[in-house]
Amino acid sequence: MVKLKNILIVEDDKDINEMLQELLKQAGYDVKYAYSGTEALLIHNDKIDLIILDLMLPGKSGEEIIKELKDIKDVPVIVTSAITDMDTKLDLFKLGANDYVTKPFNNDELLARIKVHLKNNTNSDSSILKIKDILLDSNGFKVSCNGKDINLSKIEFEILKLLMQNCNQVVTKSVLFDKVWDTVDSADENTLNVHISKIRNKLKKANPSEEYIETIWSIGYKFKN
Amino acid sequence: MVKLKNILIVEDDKDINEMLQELLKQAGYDVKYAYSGTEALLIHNDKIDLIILDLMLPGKSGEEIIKELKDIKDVPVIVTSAITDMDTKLDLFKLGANDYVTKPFNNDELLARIKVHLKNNTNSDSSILKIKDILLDSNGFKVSCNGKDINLSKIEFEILKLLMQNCNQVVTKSVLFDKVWDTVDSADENTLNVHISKIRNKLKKANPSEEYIETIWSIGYKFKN
DNA sequence: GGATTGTGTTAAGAGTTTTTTAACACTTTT
DNA sequence: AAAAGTGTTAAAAAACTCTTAACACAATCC
Repeated sequence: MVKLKNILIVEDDKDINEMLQELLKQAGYDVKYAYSGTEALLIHNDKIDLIILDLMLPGKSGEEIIKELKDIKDVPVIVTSAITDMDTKLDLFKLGANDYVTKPFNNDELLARIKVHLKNNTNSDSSILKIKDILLDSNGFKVSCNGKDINLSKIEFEILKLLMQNCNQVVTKSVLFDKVWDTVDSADENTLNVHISKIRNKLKKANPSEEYIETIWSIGYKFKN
Repeated sequence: MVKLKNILIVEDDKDINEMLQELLKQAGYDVKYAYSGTEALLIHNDKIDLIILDLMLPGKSGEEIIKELKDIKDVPVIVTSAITDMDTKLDLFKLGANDYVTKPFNNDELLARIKVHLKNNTNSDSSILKIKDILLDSNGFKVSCNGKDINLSKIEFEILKLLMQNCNQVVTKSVLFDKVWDTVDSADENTLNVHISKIRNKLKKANPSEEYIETIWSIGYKFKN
């Protein structure tokens, strides 16, 4: 089975967004789409190989969005815009844009440019989870919160990963025991409490104003978003 | 010592060619130049990292030249041209052009685009890794730290290379065992510790004031930058 | 050939970090 | 208010790592 490349379209104009969806599907890509930058940031958790980003977005500016997108994961970004101003263009390149296509653009040229940037991107898709201000990199075993790196032990890391993977869902204690502890005789109930406590402490140290892990009485824990 | 990136300028207009030479030298690149496609084919060798190709060349057509250049070595090619015709543009992309900039172009935009395409290419070719004050030459099996040559055994070399290739990311012990030891029955856990210890010693001897390899408990090691 | 040098592995003890346990205070539910 | 569950802390226990030293083996050099 061939894995299709995933392209995320970020475009507020409904007609253009739908046109692009159609164009890229025809060209054999898996397409995701968003109508705003904030929406895009949510979707970007998934496996995205390239982003087509329109500049004229309601809410956040294109500059902010490209910065945050690149922070999460370094995927190629092709900016499309009606703005021909050179300073804008150069700013975006500086922030990490990989290409800049002026609207109205030729569809085939866009496809050609997409191809170029997909080809160059050899990045093995590192599975990075991002919820709130927490970044968890499963491959690199790295966690940061509020921009600060935090050090988690292996068990703490596994617990947080599980909770984040099931964000907004309750992860039962038995699931946690099963997946975190390999041994048959699972650990004491209290052991889990201690680990949760330590994780909360470390997160609180990085960002005191936010609560991440919610206790679901007698059932388990939930990562709040 | 930092190795400069080599850019080959192919442009028949003397003024533009010289202007580009100056621009790119200023930007910190090593510059080679040709006034025709055939001349470019002679110059093009292993050391060229990117080509700026003008379309309006005497003799061979741009299409032919890009094909032959890419045959020699697949380096990124940025086409510059006064031609705005879309079919020409698409043809060139099809033949392997990585970007197409219409003349007259903005110098800073060209530099930005050069940066994009050089960045994408870094993974594959360069056999020399440089992080902090360590230079590791995969071809020559040579390592220097703080200006001093240091002698690593083959296994030590492979370990350090892996860590440097995945700089700032944790390299798990299982990855190390897989990639450093070919045999099915991988070495003892402790064997790895001993090798790491020896590498750390040799690096410390060359530069006592720096820490390079970080231990990630129960997971693996990480080269810190 | 025999000595020398260098490499790779194993073993052992010291050292470090993580995990668990236990105790007690606290919170929620009934 | 009692019962059940949770949070936090400190200390013991377990797991893991680091270093040193010893040994086997291979390559190199008189």
